[in-house]
Amino acid sequence: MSQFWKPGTAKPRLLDDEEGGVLFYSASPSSSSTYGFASLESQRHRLPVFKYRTQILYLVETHSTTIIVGETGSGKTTQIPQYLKEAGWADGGRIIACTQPRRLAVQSVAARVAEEMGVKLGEEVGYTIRFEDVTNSEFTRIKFLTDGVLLREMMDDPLLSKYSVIMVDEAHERSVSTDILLGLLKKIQRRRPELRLIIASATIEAKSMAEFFHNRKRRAQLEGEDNKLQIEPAILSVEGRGYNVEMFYVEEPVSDYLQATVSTVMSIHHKEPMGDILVFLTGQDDIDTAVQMITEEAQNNTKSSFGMIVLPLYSGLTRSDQDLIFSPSPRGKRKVVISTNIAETSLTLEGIVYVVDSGFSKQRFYNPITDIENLVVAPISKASARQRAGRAGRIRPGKCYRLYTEDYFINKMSSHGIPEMQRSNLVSSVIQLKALGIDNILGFDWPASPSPESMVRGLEVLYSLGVLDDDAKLTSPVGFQVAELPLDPMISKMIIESDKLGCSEEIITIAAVLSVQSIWISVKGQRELDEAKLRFAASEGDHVTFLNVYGGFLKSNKSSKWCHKNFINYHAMKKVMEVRQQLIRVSQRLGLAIKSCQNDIQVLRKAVTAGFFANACRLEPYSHNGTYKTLRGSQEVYIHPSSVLFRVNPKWVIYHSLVSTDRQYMRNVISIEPSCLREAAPHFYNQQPLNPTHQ
DNA sequence: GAGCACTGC
Repeated sequence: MSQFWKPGTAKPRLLDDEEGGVLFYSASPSSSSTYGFASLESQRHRLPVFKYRTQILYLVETHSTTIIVGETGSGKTTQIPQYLKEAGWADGGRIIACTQPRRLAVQSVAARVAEEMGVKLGEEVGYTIRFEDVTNSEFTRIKFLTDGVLLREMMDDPLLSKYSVIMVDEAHERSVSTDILLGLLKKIQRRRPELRLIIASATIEAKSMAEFFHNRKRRAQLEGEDNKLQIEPAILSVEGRGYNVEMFYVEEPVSDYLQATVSTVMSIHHKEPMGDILVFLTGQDDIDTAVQMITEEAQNNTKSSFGMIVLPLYSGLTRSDQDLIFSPSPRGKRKVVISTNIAETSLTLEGIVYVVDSGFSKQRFYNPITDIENLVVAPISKASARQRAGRAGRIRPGKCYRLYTEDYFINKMSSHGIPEMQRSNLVSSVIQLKALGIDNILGFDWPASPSPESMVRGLEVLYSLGVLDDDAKLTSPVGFQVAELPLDPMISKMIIESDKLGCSEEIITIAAVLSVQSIWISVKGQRELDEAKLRFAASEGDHVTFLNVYGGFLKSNKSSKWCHKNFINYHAMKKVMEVRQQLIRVSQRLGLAIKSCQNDIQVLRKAVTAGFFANACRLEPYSHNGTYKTLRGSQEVYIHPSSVLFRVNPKWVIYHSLVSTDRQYMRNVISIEPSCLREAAPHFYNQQPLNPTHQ
């Protein structure tokens, strides 16, 4: 126990003290520009909520960009759009747009605003997310949408001309869509000086956001024309209604964070008053282990007068398991939720008073040289740590126990994480920008520029798919069609090719299944799942197996019982149906015919190959353990044991994606004929020997 | 015979 924090000896800290170089803004209609940055020592200027309305309206009136830093519970998300509408920004048919990075947030914020305004959702106030458009083109004045949907809208209306104000919420999360959107909005401002931007961000990112939108060249030019509009972004901070969270740190670094988690939870349980505990760990494995360890400890140890309910939380859980998390704790019981990052932003739990933060999460990293994405356990950022701690202060003052030292937090932890843009494969982003007429991808003004290698790799992949031509322009019609389909470009290419081969009906089903996480239910006893899979298994591989599952699902009349019996995730299948319908709609709009090949496997293989030829692999000659080599990079890879082709090991395969652990595993695999490769991508494979006995 | 942080169009 001694290596961990000791309540009572470790120093408590208030949540507010964490930020260095906090900013303030103090403006009034009479004083024109009196804002700047304050150091930690100087007095903080925060606006109480009641003064908020006039200030925000003043700033939006006088500045082309306003950065707003609102604490949790400040009401910025729901209030600002209403203020803007009252002030006339939605007059004359103009619309106020507000983006969120998540669908659920869009829905709930829109519903709250409609309620506060006393109007029916879908009329004056509406929202748009994928598969769901609850707006009225004539009457909607305030529109909530995901940032991805706004990006899609730009393909038809690049200047977003119907919007007078665009508010980008949760900008500090720096999702790929948010970053692309911010870059494009900065460009739009140049063409539309009257457009107002409001960027809502966490304190820690506000300064860099302001710097990004501060465009000196443009300032000189515009201030000459109209000296009323300030180009330098204003920053406004507003108080929230969250409760203080007291911080505790370990005195010595922790060597085993699972063990530390268990003793911390037990110690809170014995010494602290009632209130639920939320623990942040990295993944399913750690979480299941921790749940087991704590449950065992709790059984051996009855010191406390009340009991504990220990629950895991990660996205792979079924709906009914997740429901347990949200039901209130029974009287006299303390709930302990052991969670992945899902509880950091995506889900909000009520009743949490104590947070235990391991300081780690799983993060995606992309290597443009090998073109492989890896999932790695890595230290979190201060911004994340602060978000995690904030989860303890929602209902009353809370406590946060950090399983790292205070010195580590202050001096070693990075202030914000690496933006997703710099950790991902860029194929989808590059084609999106190309479709919006951004020709110079390498010169694009990104909020955080990805590495040139990643951008070049993205361009290469698109070129090899025939989506970009020699001048790196979108080809017609294939390039434009691929850009229109809301999918990974390799899947889109497969669909477009399927039209020519007359198998689009089947390929669109496969595309829909590939774009949901997994259609199988993950269960502990794997044998039953394997047996269930055998009922659908096709000797050609997983893609054809998906067709069999989908066919069975339709035959059962889309029955949830049938899914349950066959270890198939009913909610995933419902999503497959939705995606499928959308893909059919878009395909028809693009002039593709929806035709069935009556399960002619040979043409299905050709279509898959047309999109995924770059993922072709050959079984090593004389291999006894199923070693494959990728044709492109001679990477050593193996068929994942979850594939129906596991241990079948056909000579030639194409995979959909790679999972990297100690080995590289191919997930979702189909067997092919090598002649298909040269046929599908002569430019790609002409120079390479396809015969294993050659060389 | 092994493993899937989390979003989104």
